[in-house]
Formats: sequence, C-alpha cells, structure tokens
Amino acid sequence: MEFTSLLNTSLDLNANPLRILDEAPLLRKQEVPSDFIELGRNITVKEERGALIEELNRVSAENKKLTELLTVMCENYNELRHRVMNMSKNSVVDNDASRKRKAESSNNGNTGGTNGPSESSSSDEDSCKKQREEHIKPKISRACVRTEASDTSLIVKDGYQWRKYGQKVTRDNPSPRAYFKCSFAPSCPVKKKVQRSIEDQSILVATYEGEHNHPHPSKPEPTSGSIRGVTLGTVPCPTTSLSSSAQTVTLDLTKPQPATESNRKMGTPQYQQYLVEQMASTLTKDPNFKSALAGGITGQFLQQNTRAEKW
DNA sequence: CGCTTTTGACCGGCGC
DNA sequence: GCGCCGGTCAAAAGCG
Repeated sequence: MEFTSLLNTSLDLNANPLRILDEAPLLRKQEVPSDFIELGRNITVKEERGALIEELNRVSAENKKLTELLTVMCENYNELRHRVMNMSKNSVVDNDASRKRKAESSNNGNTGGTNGPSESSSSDEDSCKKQREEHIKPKISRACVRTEASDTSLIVKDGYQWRKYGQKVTRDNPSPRAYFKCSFAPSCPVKKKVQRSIEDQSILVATYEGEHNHPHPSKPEPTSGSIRGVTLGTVPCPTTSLSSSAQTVTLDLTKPQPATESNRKMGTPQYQQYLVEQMASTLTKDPNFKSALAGGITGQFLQQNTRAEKW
C-alpha cells in the first residue's frame, strides 16, 4: 500500500484518558508557577485555577461523550456481529435450499421420460458451470458514504475517474441508481453502481465490480465537499452476506470484543475505562482497521475490500 | 470541439 | 411464450 506509507494512520487515541485526566491537574500545577514567574504575567493564581477547572470540566465532558460514543459503537458492533453470523448461517441454508429447489425443478422437468444417469450428470454439469461462472465473476465490493441529505447527486469521490453511462429507478428502492464506468483507463473493466440507501437517504451505497488494472490516478479529493464522513470518509460495508437493507456501520471492527458479557456492568467507570482502553487498543493495533482507514482516505479501500472479500 | 451527462430505447436473464 | 426488471447502449444536450 503505497498510500499507507505516505499517511500517518495512527489514530493517536488516548488509551488511558481517565488516568491522564487525573494526572493533568498535577502536571499543570507544576507548570503554572514556573510560567507565572518566568513570564511575569499579571494573572492571579485564582484565575488560573478557575481556568484549569473549567478546562478540566470541558475535557471530562468530552471524555464522557467519547465514552458514551464508544459504548454505543460497541453495542452496534455486537448487534451487527450477531446479525452477520445469523445471516451467514441463513445464507448457507438458503443457498442449499435454492440449489435444492433448482434441482427439484429441473428434475420435475425431466420426469417426463429421462432416466436417472443422464439426470445426475446434467445437474453435475450445471453445478460445474455455475462454479466456473462464479470464478469468472468480477469481484464485488460495497462502500457506504454519508452525504448531505439535501445533496441529490450520486457522486462518490473515491479518487478514481468515473463516467456515468446510465441511471435507472429500481423496484426495491425509489431513489435512482446510477451506473458508472472507470474512465481513467479505457481498458479498465471496473464498474460502479451508486444508489441511496433505502433506510437512510443520506447514505450512498456504492457497489464496485471488478478490479482496476491501473494505478490509482490521484489522491482522493477531500471528503469535505458533498461527502461528510464522521471519522471515515468512506465506510466499508459488510458486503457478501448483507443485503442493501443491512445496517450501515461506521467502523469495521473485525475482532471480537469481550463486551457482550460485561454489558451488564455497563455504566460503571471501571467498565467504561476498560471499554475505552479495549476499543482504542483494538482500533490502533488492528491492521484491518488501519488499512481500512487508510484505504478509505486514499480511495484504496476498494482494492482492500475486494482482496479481503471472498469471490 | 471534445468530453460528460442525460434519458429513452433496447437487450437478455429469469420467473411464472 | 410472455412480461418484468436490471443493465447497457447511444443519440442528443450541456458544459468548459
């Protein structure tokens, strides 16, 4: 990843905010008098103390907010994890069921007179064909991008050059779906479909098909324009097993968290501190997260997604 | 003038 | 075989 080397992706998260908060006044107390004497400022100790207390309150409030945010994220993660696990189970069942259904229908068609052997061989051929086709299938990945709700354009700035070649209103979603081709290289086979999420109109769901056969043309445009990512400009969605109605997540946490069991203790300062530490260390240590973040910023997330994704 | 976007028409797959 | 639907094409319009 050439871009990860250019960008410092370290989040520099404060892994131990509560302790530092406790230490902060002590540090400041040591610093204040020396500054005070050296610069000879006309500030009374009272004023300085008041300012420090105010600052401390502000930081505490900020910390509280962040802790709450992390708690919510953790809850969402667990919920999503359960959903994905259930869905993957269901999809396996569904695949088997649909295969059975197809086999049954083809068998029913053959009940007229064909015998067993030819029947089974044809179904085997079909399955082989299917497998071959699936291998040929271009890699598909999906990304969700939060935009202004009022922004009606279906433009996802991921750093690549796209040419729109069609737009359709699909049955499952009232908002139009736009079709794009990569126009940076004429031979590039990558296509992109962009459609607003049916659940949240402010979220654009971009589906990428294929892999770019050329280097990334440029640094991605800043996400400050029409796209307003909170932390990540683009958010990798769970792709394979989740439908378009799947819940959009803002973080792709791939490692299991021990929070499910300790949810009962949620709210205690110890738990919150533990949560903060765990989340921060998970985020900063997890190479998947780092790469996803870097990819999201640089537009490389597409390639990462497709590589990580099963065909 | 060349590139991009728009949009109606067309095509192919799939289910009934 | 027919109709529906998603995906693509291509001509016209727009834009810098």
